[in-house]
Amino acid sequence: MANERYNPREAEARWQKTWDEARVFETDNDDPRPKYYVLEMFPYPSGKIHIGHGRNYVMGDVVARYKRARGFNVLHPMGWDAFGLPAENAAIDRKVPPRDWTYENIATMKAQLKLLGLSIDWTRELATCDPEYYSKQQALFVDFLESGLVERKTSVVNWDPVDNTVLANEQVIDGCGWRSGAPVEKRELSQWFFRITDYAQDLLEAIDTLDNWPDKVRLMQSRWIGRSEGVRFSFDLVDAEGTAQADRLDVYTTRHDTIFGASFCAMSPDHPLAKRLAETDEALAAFQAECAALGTSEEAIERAEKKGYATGLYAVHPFDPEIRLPVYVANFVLMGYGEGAIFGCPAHDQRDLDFARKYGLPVVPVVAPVDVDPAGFEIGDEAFVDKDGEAVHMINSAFLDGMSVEAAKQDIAGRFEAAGTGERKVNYRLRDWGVSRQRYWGCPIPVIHCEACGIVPVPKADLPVLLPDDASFDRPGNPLDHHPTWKHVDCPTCGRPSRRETDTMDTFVDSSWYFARYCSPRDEDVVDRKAVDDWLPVDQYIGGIEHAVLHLLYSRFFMRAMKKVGYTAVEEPFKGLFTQGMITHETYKAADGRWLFPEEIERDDAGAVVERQSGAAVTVGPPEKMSKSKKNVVSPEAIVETFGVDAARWFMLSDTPPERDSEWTEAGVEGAWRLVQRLWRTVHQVIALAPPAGTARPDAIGAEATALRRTTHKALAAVSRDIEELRFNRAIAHIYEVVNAVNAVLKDVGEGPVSADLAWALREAIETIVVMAGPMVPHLAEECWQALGYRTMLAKTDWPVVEPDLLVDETITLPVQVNGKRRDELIIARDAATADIEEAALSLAGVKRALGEKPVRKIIVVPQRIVNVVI
RNA sequence: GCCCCUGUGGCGGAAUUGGUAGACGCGGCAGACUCAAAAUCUGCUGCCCGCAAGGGCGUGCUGGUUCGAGUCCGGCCAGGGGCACCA
Repeated sequence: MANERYNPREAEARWQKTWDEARVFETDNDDPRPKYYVLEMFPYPSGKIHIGHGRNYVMGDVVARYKRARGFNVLHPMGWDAFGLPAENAAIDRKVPPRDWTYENIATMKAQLKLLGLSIDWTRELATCDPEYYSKQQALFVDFLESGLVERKTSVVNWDPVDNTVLANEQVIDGCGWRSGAPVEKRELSQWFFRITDYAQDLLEAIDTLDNWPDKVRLMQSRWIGRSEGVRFSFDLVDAEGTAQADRLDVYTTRHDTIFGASFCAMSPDHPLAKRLAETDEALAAFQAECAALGTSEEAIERAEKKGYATGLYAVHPFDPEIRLPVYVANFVLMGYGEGAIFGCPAHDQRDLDFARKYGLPVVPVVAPVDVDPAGFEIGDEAFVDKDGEAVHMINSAFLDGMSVEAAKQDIAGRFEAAGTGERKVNYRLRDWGVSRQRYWGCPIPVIHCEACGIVPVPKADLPVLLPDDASFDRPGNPLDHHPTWKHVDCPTCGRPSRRETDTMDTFVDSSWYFARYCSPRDEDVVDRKAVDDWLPVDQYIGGIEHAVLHLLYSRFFMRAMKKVGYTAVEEPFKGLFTQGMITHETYKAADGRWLFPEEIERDDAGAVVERQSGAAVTVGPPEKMSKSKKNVVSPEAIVETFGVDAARWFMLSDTPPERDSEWTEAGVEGAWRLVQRLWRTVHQVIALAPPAGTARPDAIGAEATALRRTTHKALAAVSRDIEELRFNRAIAHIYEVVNAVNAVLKDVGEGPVSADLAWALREAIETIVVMAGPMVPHLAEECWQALGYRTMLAKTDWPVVEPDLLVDETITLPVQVNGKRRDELIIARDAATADIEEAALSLAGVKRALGEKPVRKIIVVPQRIVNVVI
């Protein structure tokens, strides 16, 4: 028996079946035990998964299995983020309907995920493209619309010319579409928006409560929301002759203290006033066209030359009517932020300085270091931006001179408010979330446009608005818009022929509330209020850092919106967040530029990497994120076939801290495979010596047995803490320590007889190892558990209890330093008196040698830590 | 440009948060078993000097605080990430 090898292929399939049949992972909402909700970000069904996709599911699974053993009612569901553009592209390329393509992929990926042995409640599975799901989403949309959380507005939007759709700000990365990578263009369109900005302050403040989130993500969200405190005020305008104009110019600034340093005003090319002026000014119209063409492309931002067009208008300085500031239309002013217009203070803003230098405008410093003569303070190529504290003060600023920047701001803001020409204002960088997408494979927006009634939400009784099955993908644009009949409906209010909204929702809407739907996945309503209130927030959410401001911010908004319309009392969806690193793999490239799969290469006799088939040399690239395009992927099927999934799981969890990227190597899986076999062997060696399962603890336990028990219980405490903190690499190291200790005892014992107490301690140790390894290598652990004589499932077994007495040693080893350098060590009772420790330390050979003839000046004894002799 | 994070053996990484640096794993070397190989087991494995006992050096560089610094503080260097005309 002991020499038999563990056969994962047979055992893994058998245990997966056993768990399924016993329905051990199905979760009951009415279970009275405390709840624990663990969730990994659900996958997009893109085709096949590779082993790199498995890491976060395995991590979540370890937590789920551990929490179950700790007595929690654990919810661990899975579903599919199933709407999205790739399905449409497949329809175009391969003439497969998006639905068929998506469901085939779901079937494939589900089978692959099942190979991983995840403890998932599959009865709660959902797919966002299922009418069962998106009908509820449409109901939510209608609720949001009726309570003012959704609005339709015309604005300049990001247009992806490749995907032919609008993108939200969060989906534009470096001026390019997040999916297509194409430079984004500006277009003015009428779109549906979620009013996320209504919650800007709340979303910002509540970040402080998310103390189980990575600081990095919290910081990214804060900065994305981008609160700034400033002043909005308006300038009177005059023409070149000084004639007053009907228009005024509203601006926003956070540096109102620098108002006396203003030398121009500038407005965005998209500013309403600029547009109106352009109607009678061809040169301005041409300038605007030039700015629009530049767009937000990467190249444009990099060149970033400040350009402006003088409108011929002048702004009257609010505190000195003699000062007239030329008004420009400038390419660097954004319509979407503040008022779409600014005043420029070149001395204290780099952009304004660049602009002023180009157009020969005055540069007057109004803030200067207190220890510098104001008369001699000049600005060179760099704006002077210091503003904090007492080291700088106001100059050249009439009544502000000598004040701190902060005092000057207060003074100016007060004067504006007193005069009624301006007010203090908080601005946010966050924009409303545009959700209209001109695509087919998404959730239809349940709205009807009626010429008489305007915008009419589809009545809930008429939901869902189903996607047509017979859309065609043979020409560019939105297939729903092209469909011969789908969009023609009668107005639900007046009955007149009307037009159905043909835009679908951004797929990020789908993923903004799926975690709430899992709580009552078959409910007739959007959610079951009690179920969401009980289960949410998700206790531990696991996913990639790439969603730091996308999905994770949208979901936070969604919970607040759902609360507003009465579906839940919960505001924050995710109590704990963990962002795991990616699995990487070397890349292999043949001389002709073809990428090669890892199984297509081998090492020749000289150790060089060559193509298996031809023996031709291969260029080995550094480890990169596994991706189909570079072929540096490993399939779960192949790994399961050779090593079993437990070895793969163990390897994924070992060595590298979970938040870091981890390199997949053949050698690494082999190492994990050896551990699997070693554990199996050790279990059988112990069984041969140990008493049967459930044998009572002997009355007398000797020194050797106690030492083993200490190792066991210390590891148990450490592993428990490590799993709670998701530090799986350390948990594994601690498991190895007990395995090594057991093997050391076994070696010691050899063939000879074992005392009853030691045999009992060996069984305790090996059982503890099996239970601790259970969440990581669940199939092997079940198999070992049976071998150890248990007839219950490990998946239903409680976590062992630590005996606190065994965590503290009676005698300890104190390092003894002389002048901070370790010279010897002292083995002494844990609670020895300081005087005894000092005496014993000074008599140590290593200490004496280091002391020589020199007198001892001081001895520092840190109880249970260290002794330092100072000479 | 601004902000954040990370730098520890040949490699992945530990270090009770100021107290024996290198746990645990991989790799390597030597040995046992074997006709042989695989598998497995045992020992060694930061660098330098030394037969040894022992000593010196060592956590990116550099200064500081401390009896004591991988850990705290200042300055610098390198790598990674985020934001990028947000007024």
